[in-house]
Amino acid sequence: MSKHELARIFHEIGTLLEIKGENPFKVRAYYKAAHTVDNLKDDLEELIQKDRLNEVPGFGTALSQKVLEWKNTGTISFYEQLKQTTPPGLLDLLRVPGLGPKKVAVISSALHITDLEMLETACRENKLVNLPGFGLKTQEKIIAGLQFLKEHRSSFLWMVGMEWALKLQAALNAHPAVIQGEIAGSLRRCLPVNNSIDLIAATDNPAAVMAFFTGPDLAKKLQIDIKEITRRGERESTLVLQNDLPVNLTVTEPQHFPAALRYSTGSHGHNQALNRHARDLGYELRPDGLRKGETQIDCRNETELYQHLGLSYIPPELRENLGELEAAVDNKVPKLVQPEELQGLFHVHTNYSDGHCSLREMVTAAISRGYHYLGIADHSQSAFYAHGLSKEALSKQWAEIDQLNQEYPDFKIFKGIEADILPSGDLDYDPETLAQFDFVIGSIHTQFRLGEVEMTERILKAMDNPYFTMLGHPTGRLLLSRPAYAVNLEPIIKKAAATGTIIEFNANPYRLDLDWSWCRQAKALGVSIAINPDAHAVEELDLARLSLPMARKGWLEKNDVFNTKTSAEIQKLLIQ
DNA sequence: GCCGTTTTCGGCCCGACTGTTTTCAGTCG
Repeated sequence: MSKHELARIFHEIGTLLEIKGENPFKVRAYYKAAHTVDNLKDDLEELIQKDRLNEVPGFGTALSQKVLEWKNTGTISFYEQLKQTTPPGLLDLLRVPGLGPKKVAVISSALHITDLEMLETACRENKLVNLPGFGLKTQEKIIAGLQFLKEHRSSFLWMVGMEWALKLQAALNAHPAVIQGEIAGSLRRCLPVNNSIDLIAATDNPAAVMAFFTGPDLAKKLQIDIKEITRRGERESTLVLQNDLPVNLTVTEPQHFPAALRYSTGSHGHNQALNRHARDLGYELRPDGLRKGETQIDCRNETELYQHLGLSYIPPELRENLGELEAAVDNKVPKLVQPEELQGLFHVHTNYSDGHCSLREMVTAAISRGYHYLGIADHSQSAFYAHGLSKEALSKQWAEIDQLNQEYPDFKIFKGIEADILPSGDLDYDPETLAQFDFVIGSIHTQFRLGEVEMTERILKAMDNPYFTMLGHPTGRLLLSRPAYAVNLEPIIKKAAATGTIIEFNANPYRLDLDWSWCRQAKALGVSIAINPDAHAVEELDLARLSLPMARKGWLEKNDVFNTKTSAEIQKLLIQ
């Protein structure tokens, strides 16, 4: 069992206690413990063995005891008790925007509501308006929140889907009857949000592969239960994993594999356009192969398939019927940016603000990952919740950066800040302070509910600030949990092009903001995009490379990406 | 829950906003 599992349990204990109205400081102690465990640098096993749990900040007798119990029995009785006395659906209610533990407690005790469906019914029957502390607006907000959740109920993030898709693919490829197994569908096309995991396998023995997929061995291998099998066919089956991820498997003969892979990768629009293109050339392109008249045309892989149709290879990311076919005809498919082309990273937090790791740790981690520079950007002074940096704290951080720059002469640390764009459109420091940074990322963290015109004006005004280098997470969206704030990106991208402002592609899997579709528009206008990890811990530095496929989807090439530049080039641009 | 002490109990981070109130509680970042 991993420390992440323990962290999850502590977090859930915190939530359950909160709903029960427990002492908020006790609640916070559990949240803090979850956070600590998740980011523990020491080996948890070792701490337990050497009886050193008490040395971990925030761990006293009660929490240490629970860690030991978890280690010895695999669970915590206090946690199990809490779960038994709380309807499981109550935790779902907390996912509704605008509903916190206090309101959930009121709803459940006054109306005996224990899950989302009951909440929706109660809203429809207008039952919430008269509860203490509630009113019409609250009810309307809850209805809107429920609608948002409903729309995303069966959706999952690319990174979550890929984690399981890769495990499933490995399990399939390990089966003796599978010649080749691949991930297809929207995951292969690198869409940020997906609805199913699609796999395809080439085999001479479809029955054996299907039996493996729908039988008990696969679940055992993956160490996850299968919730249900929703479709059981000779060529296609669908199952739902215990974590609610639906998985489709298509099996095909080896000679049909390239065409079938292309077909199940999609998109629907791309496939249709490709079929039309094939027909115009006198071919017939079907899920099971390419034909000319009665003759089946052999293709060993997708590249050959596209070649037969007079097209250069189209990477799956681009298959959205947005001009990729035309580009492939003219041999103008972009040479998409590669993970190893990223030379350094911007938008990195440290424990000066709300990061979990020290400046030195982030720097050495970046060096060990082969990067040549790092742009430190902690939160600015008005971000109290994130321990934003006062001018004094800035001086201290700059001194440490100077020291580290001397210590690592082949590596460059840039002094930056993630400055709040205040509702007025001003940045969060005076010009004298701003002038001392190597770069300034401007981001919105407050007042999300301005109207579109005001919000757009707010950002445009901030971009007028001569020290504004880079726009952070331009729409503020949190995929599957919070919609973007109202903003018109078009004038913002145009302004970025005119002023030479860089726009961030925030690589946090929940953000992926600027969205790929807008990345392409930004590229078209010549705006430089920075692939930023927004890292709050060492391992989050990896997000830049891991999420890069979703930026590639915006047709980005090496030259479109700011942080593919060398350290010397960046220094010239930022410091001069 | 933890922690530190003026050491066994009292404090523990906060500011803005919203919707509900009619002075404040709940939520969020």
